[in-house]
Amino acid sequence: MEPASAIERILAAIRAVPRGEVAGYGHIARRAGLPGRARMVARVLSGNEDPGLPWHRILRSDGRIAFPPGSRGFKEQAKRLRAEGVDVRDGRVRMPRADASIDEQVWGM
DNA sequence: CTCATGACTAGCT
DNA sequence: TAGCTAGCCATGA
Repeated sequence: MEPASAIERILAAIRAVPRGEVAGYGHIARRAGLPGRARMVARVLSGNEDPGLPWHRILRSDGRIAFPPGSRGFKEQAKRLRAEGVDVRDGRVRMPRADASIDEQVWGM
C-alpha cells in the first residue's frame, strides 16, 4: 500500500492539524506530496462531506479565511476557530508563524 | 482543444 | 496593510 489517492493524502494532512492550530492550503498540499496544488486542496475541501474533518483549521497563506467576508462559511469558520482558542480578528488569524511552527512541531519538518 | 471558474500564491507597488 | 498582476492546477462546458 502506498500511493493512496491524492485526495486521501490531502484529507490525512488536514486531519493531522492539531486542535487550536492552523495551516495553509499550500502547506497541506505540500504535506500531501502535491507541491503547488493548493487549489486542489481547496477543491477537496469544497466537496468534502466528512463532518469530522477539521476544515476550519485551513487558511490562506496570508492567514485569512478563504471565504468571502460575511458569508456563511466565513462566520462558521471564525466561530469554530475561536471555539478552539484561536484569535480571529477581522477574518484574519492571529498566530505568529503558525505555518512554520506547524511544520516543525507537528510534522517534524 | 479552448475558455471560464475557483475555500490559491508570490511578487511588486 | 491593501490592491493589482501573473502564474498555477483540476474540472467542466
